[in-house]
Amino acid sequence: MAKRRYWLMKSEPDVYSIDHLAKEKQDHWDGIRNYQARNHMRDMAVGDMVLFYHSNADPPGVAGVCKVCKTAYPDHTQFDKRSKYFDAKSKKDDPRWWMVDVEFVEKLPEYVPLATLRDDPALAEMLVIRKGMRLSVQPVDKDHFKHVLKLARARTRVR
DNA sequence: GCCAACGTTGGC
DNA sequence: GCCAACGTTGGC
Repeated sequence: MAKRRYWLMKSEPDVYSIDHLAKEKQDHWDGIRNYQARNHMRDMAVGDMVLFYHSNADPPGVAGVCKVCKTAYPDHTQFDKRSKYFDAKSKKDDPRWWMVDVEFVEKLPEYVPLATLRDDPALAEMLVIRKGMRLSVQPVDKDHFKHVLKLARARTRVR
């Protein structure tokens, strides 16, 4: 059994937020149209943990946690002409774009803004805080993952 | 294989 | 709304 891995996935809350996922309990993560991001999704295993990041938000930041519950399979929106994610060059017998299913784990007790991540020396190497890092699906070190959760519980911790 | 033009992401 | 940082496309 492979070791559990950790990831961060970005979503615009206006389109799909942690609250949407909380309501749906489980959903597919469609619309990834970047090869590196796709490759990361294909590397995911059931049980891998994912930081749910709100991009293009005010402020942007980590809003929750979800868990991979189905490994990569073809993203159906690439074959749907009416979808904004339609890709005429993708073939049914050789799909270009893939997606995973995730299940809701929690909405963080406290939202962790990007600026907070940036200010934390423990997260200096974390990919998401790098300037110009547009990658929408990215790996996260276990230590970084745990640290973000710690930040999210900082003020609710019993002292 | 290079690289200019163009499109997109996403913070600010 | 601006624009920097990337990724992709396509001519050569």
